Amino acid sequence: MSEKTITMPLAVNHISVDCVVIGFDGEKLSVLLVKRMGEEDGQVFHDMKLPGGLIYTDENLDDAARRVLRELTGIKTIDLLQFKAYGSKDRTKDKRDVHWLEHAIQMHVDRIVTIAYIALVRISRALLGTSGDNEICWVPIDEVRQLAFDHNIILRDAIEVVRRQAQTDPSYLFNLLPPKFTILQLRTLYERVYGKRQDVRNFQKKINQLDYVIALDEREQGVAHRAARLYRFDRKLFKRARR
Amino acid sequence: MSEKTITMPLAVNHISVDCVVIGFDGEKLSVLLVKRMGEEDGQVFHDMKLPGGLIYTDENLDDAARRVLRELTGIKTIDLLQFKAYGSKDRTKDKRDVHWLEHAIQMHVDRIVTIAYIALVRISRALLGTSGDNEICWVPIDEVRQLAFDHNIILRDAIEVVRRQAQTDPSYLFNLLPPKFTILQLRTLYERVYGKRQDVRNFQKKINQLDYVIALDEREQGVAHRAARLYRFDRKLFKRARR
DNA sequence: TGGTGTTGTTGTCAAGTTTACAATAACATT
DNA sequence: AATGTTATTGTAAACTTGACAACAACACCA
Repeated sequence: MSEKTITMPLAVNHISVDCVVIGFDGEKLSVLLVKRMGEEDGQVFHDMKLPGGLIYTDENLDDAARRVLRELTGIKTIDLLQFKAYGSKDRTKDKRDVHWLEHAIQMHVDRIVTIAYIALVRISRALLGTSGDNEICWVPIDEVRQLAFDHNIILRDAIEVVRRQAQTDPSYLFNLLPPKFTILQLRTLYERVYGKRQDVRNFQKKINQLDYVIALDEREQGVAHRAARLYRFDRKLFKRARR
Repeated sequence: MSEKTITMPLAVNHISVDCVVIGFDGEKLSVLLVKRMGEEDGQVFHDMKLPGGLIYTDENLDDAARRVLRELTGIKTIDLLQFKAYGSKDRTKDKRDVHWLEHAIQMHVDRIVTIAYIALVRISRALLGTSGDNEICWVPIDEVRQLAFDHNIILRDAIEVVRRQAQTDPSYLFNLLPPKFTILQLRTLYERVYGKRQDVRNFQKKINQLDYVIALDEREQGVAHRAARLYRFDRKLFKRARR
């Protein structure tokens, strides 16, 4: 019942998911990209794309995004935020994209509608390496060049959504930090996301009055100056405080 | 090139758009629904669904949503907000929905992924009547009963998105009001959207200091008490003030 | 060991924003 | 002219935001 043989004229639309995986190294925001190699007019070309893939027959959208990420990075439990569907005909106006895709999935493609997801991850968790034929790597978001399909647009939209989401959900950005972090790391993260300087004293004050950001009795190790105190984010306290 | 004859085992996924059209009558928020009539096990049944339809082969998602609305209501220029894609397998767990759909589109259906849109309209603009076989009508949002597919979930999510959108874009809710409106109408709208009382004096003060909400030299007509002043929303001034 | 360099940590005040609260004005109806 | 109903307006306290600079800690080096 879930498969059927059909014979009819039909636009060949496909449904895929693409994941904008954002990481933070204490200094810059980066995005996880897949290196793509293709051939067009006898020329080999290399470029990059967002990790993504077609959904399976029996798979929910969210599950497909989760699977794509797991296959690429090994990351299992992750907060995925579905933020937009892209279905413009223009998506496949670059022949290289269409040919690459048809080669990859062995089917004719007229259009592909993709559902885009955001995942914020601790940068250490994303296990790099090759997945199938494709190498993946972190690229600082302001060093991203031309991507396949409309992935530059998707990335731009995603960053805007992260900004908005961080405003309505103060816990969101903690997904980018390690379990123990300094106020400087947190402050730098805010500055990168909002694109403007945060006053040192006011920022510290603001964090100190959040009871779900807990000061630890530990300090940074191995720095050539006064070591900063470490903090942790307590998700249970956060959820309780939301009520 | 945009059509091709294929013969292969294939899950029959379709892509549709559904529109959550919200209106406000000065008192309550309502949503535009389509009456659906179907037959199952020899029994005729009536229920309601969100307006929606399959996308055409050469049609962008946004254009499809716009077309569906125009066909149903006659509304042409409208701000459509795409807010979520729904693709769970559970969407088609009710056999009545599947059979109704297969009868409507004359194709087998395994799953249907739908892209959901929100439109806020002035309630007077939505031209009611029948569209094809289907009658459409406004239903107050807290009187909505069981809808087809997962449309109750889509509606719930949409209202949440309207709330969030109104917070980040102060011009958003003016789409629901007539060109001339009273402060009471505006205040009632805020109370319905946010679900809590707004203080009369503070609300008036807040509105008075928005230079894009302009007091007119006109008053309400035909009320059996002191007539309230009319205001209008100036979109150009709003856009200028945003900078 | 004392000095230097680098980053961490902390408080106060002014300005602006939000909240709470009630008396009077306008006007149609009787 | 009295009544009923809704419209309109101000002030003070609480709270939040933003600007601003001195001292503390500690590794490193001379």
